[in-house]
Amino acid sequence: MTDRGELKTQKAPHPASTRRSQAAPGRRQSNKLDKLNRIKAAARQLFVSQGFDDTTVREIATRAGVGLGTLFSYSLNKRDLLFLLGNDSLDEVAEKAGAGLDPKARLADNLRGIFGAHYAFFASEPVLARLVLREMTFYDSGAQAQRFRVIRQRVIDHVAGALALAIASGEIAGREDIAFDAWVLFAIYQVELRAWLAACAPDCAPDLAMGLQRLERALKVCIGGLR
Amino acid sequence: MTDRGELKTQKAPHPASTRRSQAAPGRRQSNKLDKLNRIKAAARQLFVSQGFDDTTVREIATRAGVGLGTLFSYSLNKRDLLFLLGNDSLDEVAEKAGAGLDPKARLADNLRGIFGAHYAFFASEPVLARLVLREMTFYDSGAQAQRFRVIRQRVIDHVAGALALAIASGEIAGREDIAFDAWVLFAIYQVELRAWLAACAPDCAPDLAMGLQRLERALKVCIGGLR
DNA sequence: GGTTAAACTTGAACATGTTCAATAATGATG
DNA sequence: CATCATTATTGAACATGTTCAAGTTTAACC
Repeated sequence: MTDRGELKTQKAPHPASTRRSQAAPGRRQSNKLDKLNRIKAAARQLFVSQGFDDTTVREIATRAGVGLGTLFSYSLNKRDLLFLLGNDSLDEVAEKAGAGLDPKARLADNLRGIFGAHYAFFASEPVLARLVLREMTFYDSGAQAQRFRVIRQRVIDHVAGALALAIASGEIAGREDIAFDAWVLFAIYQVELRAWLAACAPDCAPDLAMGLQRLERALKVCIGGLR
Repeated sequence: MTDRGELKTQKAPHPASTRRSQAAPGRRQSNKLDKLNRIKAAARQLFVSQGFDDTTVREIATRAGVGLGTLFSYSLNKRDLLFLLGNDSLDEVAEKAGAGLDPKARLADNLRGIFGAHYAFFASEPVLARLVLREMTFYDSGAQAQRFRVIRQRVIDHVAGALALAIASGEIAGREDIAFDAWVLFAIYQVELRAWLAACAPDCAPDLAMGLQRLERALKVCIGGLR
């Protein structure tokens, strides 16, 4: 199992002889896109309805209408397939969360905006969310794991942005290392999020308001300090 | 795979007819203990030398000198076997960490004592530590997962103890909910620990001093507050 | 010792993620 | 269109975690 985290095929259309290689959709490309979408849809439905462990790759392949082996030329392995779904959603959420920063808002409200967007997503797709969070926290190989790290860093940058705004508005004092402070706040968010999702049974929807309230309280401990 | 998290056998010696059931070692019990120890030793050696994924349960069984099926009457599954090893160590470490609390020490030093003991353990067995941390953070079923949660709570209680001492000595102001503050500090520890262990290649020993320094800095952000 | 029931052990059988050699589809070139 | 090289698809074969019905060992009781 010397997994080097790469997909085998996936080459650029053609190295030499690029006569009309500009915008020809081509049967090949559109077929591939179609298959990828079918695979994603099938995986999503099955993961959500049966859970990650109880869904077999054979089921996914059948429902997507592709051969078993084909799955593994679209994703490195079963877990990476889950990441693919999760990243698509997280990407959107992170984008939205960052766009909502308001220079006139208070720090706590901007943080609530960033983390709240994520909480809302996790609440709206609790099953998938739990799966993604569980599987993603530790596995670092594969294209999707890499993509996940990039998205996460963007969220941390948004937190740093919120801190910068709070400093600019005079709400908090100038800090030595905003990026580090953002990292600490993000750490609290991560652990709170996990605890929130783990708090209720695997298939019940978590209580968004209650979760956010607890998170806010935890963040305030850090913002206010213990002294 | 309707895993209910229980071992099948494992009954009390004998419900009825307890004539001399007080202190007879009995072939049965000592055999079982012996086997458990052989299994633990085999698993530890193999996990450390080859990693978790690349060690097969068949290898473990062979090296322990038991049948394949026997493994699964000593631990629910492969992962639980890893937890068994990890918990044995973590239990000791948590005990030691809690005993080191010093009423006359400053908060930062008491926290360094608690978390430092853990960092030292993770540094001394980096391979096993990484595995345990990776696998344990999310899996909640099985006897060992339960035991892990108990140990973790004990560590959080120690942090709360350190906070109580700091309040008693006047270092920090009285707080509304010490247990919650402890939880926040522990959250920072958790994320820092993971980042520290992930920072270097899978088989290199992490730098203890550097990790602790970063953790201390993160904790200080929270203790001091951002204002 | 002999009998019996409970507890323990075992590996063949099973389920499922993953690989890979063979096959088919595609599209560039003549 | 015919040919050919490249790329995509496929499922049989493999590897390995887990189960379980059958066999073995233990020890309580006579």
